[in-house]
Amino acid sequence: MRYSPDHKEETRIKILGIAARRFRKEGVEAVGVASLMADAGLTHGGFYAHFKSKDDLVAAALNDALCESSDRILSYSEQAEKPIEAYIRAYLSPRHRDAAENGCTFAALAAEVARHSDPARQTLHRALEPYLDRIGRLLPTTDSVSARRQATALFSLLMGSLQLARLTEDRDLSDSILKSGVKAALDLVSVFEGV
Amino acid sequence: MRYSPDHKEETRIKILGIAARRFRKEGVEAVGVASLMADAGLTHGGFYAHFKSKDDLVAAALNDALCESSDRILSYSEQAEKPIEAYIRAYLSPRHRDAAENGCTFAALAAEVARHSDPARQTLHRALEPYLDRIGRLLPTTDSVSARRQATALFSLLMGSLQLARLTEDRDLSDSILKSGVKAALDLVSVFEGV
DNA sequence: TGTACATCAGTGAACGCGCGTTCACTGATGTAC
DNA sequence: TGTACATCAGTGAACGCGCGTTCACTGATGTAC
Repeated sequence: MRYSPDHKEETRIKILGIAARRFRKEGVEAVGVASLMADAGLTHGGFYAHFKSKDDLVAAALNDALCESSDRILSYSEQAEKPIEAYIRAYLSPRHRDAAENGCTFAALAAEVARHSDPARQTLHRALEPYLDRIGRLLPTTDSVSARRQATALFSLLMGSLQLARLTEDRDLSDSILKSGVKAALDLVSVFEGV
Repeated sequence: MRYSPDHKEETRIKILGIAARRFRKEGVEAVGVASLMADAGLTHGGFYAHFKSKDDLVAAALNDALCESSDRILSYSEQAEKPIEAYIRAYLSPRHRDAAENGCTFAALAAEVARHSDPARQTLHRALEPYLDRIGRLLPTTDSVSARRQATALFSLLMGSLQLARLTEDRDLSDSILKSGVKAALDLVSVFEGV
């Protein structure tokens, strides 16, 4: 079988995309190389033509997941009328709670990944500061040090709320956790605004 | 070898204690039955005299972990002059960040456990409401519905901050994440107080 | 134009390993006579 | 008091299984002559 010139690169991107989604949905440890390749319509042996090891894939896939999800949710919010409110409501929406595979990588994997000193952990923690700064720019605060501090706390609140909402099996209770999170997040932003 | 009448129960408690610590430190999936038994000075075969399965142990150990850690951190705070502030500062202390094995089970395992529909998930999510209510009672709020809502958001903020602090490899940055969390948590409590 | 060869993404059997689980066994002690 | 037997927490070999990883191979296509 001969393929188009960029066929191999396309396959790599396909594997990365599938991994980025499944790692967030099922956890990194729970997703095996063979099952990932089967999802891509391939056999497991070919994996090592694309990645040095599973660890290598994990780091690359998390990077993909981070870029894609933060870009989508943040660039959507940046165009809204009240950017920070739009971000808060999008982050703590039932939609985000129910679609971890496309959602925030920190909420899905921070705790698991923090336990290792992998390239994966490096990838995640290196992405954190730029992400927080981008949230900070949605805030009314002009001082960038304060903005960073506020963004950190705000994001912690959002991430924690999302995780608790995902833990709860009772749908109504889960929804109310999201609502509590939105309310408190907006309160927090008001405090930041000095209102 | 003949043992004292409650020897078996003591062994069970020993295994539970070790599991409760190691699951929080290393994650549930990462800790195997054989390694756990070795830690208890036993061989893996004896495990099934104490627990029906690993899942059975996980549920029991998480219950143990939840009771022990929430009791310790909350009852310490309840005796303090400003209970809610004491709780916030204890939760977001470098000590708590660095000792996940004795720390908050939700922060350590909520994301991993939420992915399964195990007894483990049941155990964790059933413990959530009583825990939040107990935090709520540290708040100045008298209305119990509001107290629950506020406690939920406050705890989300604390849990999220702790996880981000654990993710960060740079100690100074990690400390500053904890500080941002404390400040925002206290701000949030002020809002709750209507100050 | 026709044949021989090179390319190389993907295949699938095989590797050693650790997992959760089972089970026949051990051996120190208590009890029965 | 001495012997035979019951108890039962713990042992460790063995089970099937899936993991990450390796590697000789396939086979459709492009290139050289």
